[in-house]
Amino acid sequence: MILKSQVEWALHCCAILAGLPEGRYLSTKALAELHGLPKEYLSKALQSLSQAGLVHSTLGPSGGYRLARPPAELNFLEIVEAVEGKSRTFVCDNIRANNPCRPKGYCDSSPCAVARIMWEADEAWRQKLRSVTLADLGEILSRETPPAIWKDTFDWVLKRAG
Amino acid sequence: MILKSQVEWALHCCAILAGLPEGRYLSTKALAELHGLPKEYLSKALQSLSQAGLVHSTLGPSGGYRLARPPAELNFLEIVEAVEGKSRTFVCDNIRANNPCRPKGYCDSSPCAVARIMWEADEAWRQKLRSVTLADLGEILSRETPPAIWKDTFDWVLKRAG
DNA sequence: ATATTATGGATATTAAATATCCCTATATCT
DNA sequence: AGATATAGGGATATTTAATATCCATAATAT
Ligand code: SF4
Ligand code: SF4
Repeated sequence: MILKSQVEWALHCCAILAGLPEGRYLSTKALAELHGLPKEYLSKALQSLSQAGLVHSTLGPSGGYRLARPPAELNFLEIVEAVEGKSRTFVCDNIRANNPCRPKGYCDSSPCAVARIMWEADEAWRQKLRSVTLADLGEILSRETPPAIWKDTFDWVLKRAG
Repeated sequence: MILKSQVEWALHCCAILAGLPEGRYLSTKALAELHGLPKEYLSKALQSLSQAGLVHSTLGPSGGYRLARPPAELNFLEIVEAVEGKSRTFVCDNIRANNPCRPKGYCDSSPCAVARIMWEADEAWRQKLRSVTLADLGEILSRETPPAIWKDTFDWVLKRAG
């Protein structure tokens, strides 16, 4: 059970977009080049973000993406779910229904304990992701990234931002 | 990102084994029949449990599996990891290393913030699963399952236990 | 007008999950 | 001793999901 690589891509792209000045856009091409990713495929991830309403897009030359909201109001869970989907990691195939000791047509009113416990674990995972915003990430990154690289990257991005 | 169906199978099988009297064994055949599962494939899941040391097996007629430890000392995480593996759900492909603004040969000393945050969420998931034992599950199931079904299933299992 | 971009559909490629089959060693029963 | 039932493990097929590319279209800036 491994998350799609698009999750990592989306998170990094959002981290970059979070540093973009108000009103500027950054294209798929620039984001793909910056991260060394296949442009066409990365495009699908960005489209997922767009469909989820997390980023805003614009067409034409100097077009691209920007965040739809301030970084402090965009959390990890939203980004992860946008590309990975909202479905739970544990799917219940209801195998207990096959138990030959159960009367025919017997219908369990509620999901069984196994499923509920697994879903609670899922929820703990979600809760952690919900608690971290892009603003939090930006604060950590700016603290940990060597200033020279940080500045070079910022300049590189600005030069290509529409 | 969805867990293997073998996870559900393993959890249910362990729940049944937890109700088995001391020293008795239950075969793959019986467990497959009880849950309506493909015997050969379920066998792989049970072998994973065996390799992880969670269950003990014995050969020959009247052979099968029993828990290697008391239900109170066997938690969900151990069972899930036995069949699903211990690897984290977020794999870091280190795409930031492709950043053209980074000096050639520059090596990040530690995993970046994105990966660390995702791994913390994984750990929250694990911690929840670690906190629930088979004894906890048995207590819930015995409370929620209609007594008639509970007893029929117990009898059905005992009749087939070696 | 021309160039550049996001979007979405179609399709190919690769990897993983699911499932079955068969052989071997071991234990139980008669 | 011999027949039978079992776990274990290797090989392999089948199905599904992830990864990746390609192309046509509409919108936008210069
Ligand atoms: S007991 Fe729970 S987890 Fe198991 S099959 Fe039924 S609903 Fe699914
Ligand atoms: S920044 Fe973190 S998550 Fe992103 S590529 Fe680097 S290590 Fe992986």
